Amino acid sequence: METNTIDIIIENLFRIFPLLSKNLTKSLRSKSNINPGSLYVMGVLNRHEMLSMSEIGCKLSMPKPHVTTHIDKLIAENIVERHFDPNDRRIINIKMTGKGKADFAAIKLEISKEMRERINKLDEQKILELLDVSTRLKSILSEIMTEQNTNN
Amino acid sequence: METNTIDIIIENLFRIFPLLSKNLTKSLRSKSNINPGSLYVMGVLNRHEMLSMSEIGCKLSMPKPHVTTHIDKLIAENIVERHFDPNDRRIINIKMTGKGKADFAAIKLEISKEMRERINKLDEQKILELLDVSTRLKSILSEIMTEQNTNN
DNA sequence: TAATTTAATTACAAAATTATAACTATTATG
DNA sequence: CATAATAGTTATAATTTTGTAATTAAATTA
Repeated sequence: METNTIDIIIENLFRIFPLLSKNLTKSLRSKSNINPGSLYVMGVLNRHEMLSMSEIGCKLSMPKPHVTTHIDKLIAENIVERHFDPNDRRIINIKMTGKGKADFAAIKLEISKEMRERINKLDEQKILELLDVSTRLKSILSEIMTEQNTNN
Repeated sequence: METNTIDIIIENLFRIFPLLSKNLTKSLRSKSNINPGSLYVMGVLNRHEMLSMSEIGCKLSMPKPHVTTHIDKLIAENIVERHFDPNDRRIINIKMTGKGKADFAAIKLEISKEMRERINKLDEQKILELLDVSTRLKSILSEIMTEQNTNN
């Protein structure tokens, strides 16, 4: 594969990132009392049912002390809860509560509001194209990024 | 257009964002002495040749005082320079220096290193698919997000 | 020309992110 | 069993991001 192709891909990803960031992160600040970092933790827990503290840190490339900080806040708001592991008492597993799942869905809806409106203005063909390319990009990026990184 | 389609698109974008963030933002910290905010300013200036302080703020949804802060830092490192506008002496235009452009290219190369390696492991067909979908997603998102937001 | 608007800066404070070091408790290893 | 490794917490500090208020200088407008 010639280098040029990958250069263009990287260039595209560098452009896509701020375009998403602008819309998804900014509105979060104003429309929710939760901070971005804790929302990322919610996101990964919403997708995984149950994760240990270390696993959360791995998935988000976040050192363990930060995970503790975020989980403390989320527990205070009854968004997640701790579950002790009977097989290994060092491990603390985290699960979202029903309230947490509902809160997460509501926050996502709220912060995606402006973007939904913008998408809605596109013609139907463009929307279907957007569905297609976003699905496939998500799929490929997920595949690439799955490898675990050993940090903490 | 049924709501469901847009829901899936939003869901995809919500997944793509952290996958990019993880790779593009994290490595920046370790591999450069420049902070993410200032790099975004560099990015927009790299794309636009010349912008006033207000225009930078608009494009990045960043209040003007913050733009000043970032530009001060970038000037201190000889990455950008101020140009006074002969037609309106209130306006200060910013341009990247040669060094700034070179630095930006180097930083991009450095922080995309891991992602390049990951992409390189894909087979040729997947890489071409990635080229295609990233190009088209970039194009659609650019189209959607172009509207100016009046802040500051 | 006086009043208002616009562009940018200065100054300050709060919140969030990031980076570490030191520590406790538990499990695994030699 | 003693030692090392693992999981998580506590504590502290530096950096960065974010949010505003007040100010200066120049251009607009009424």
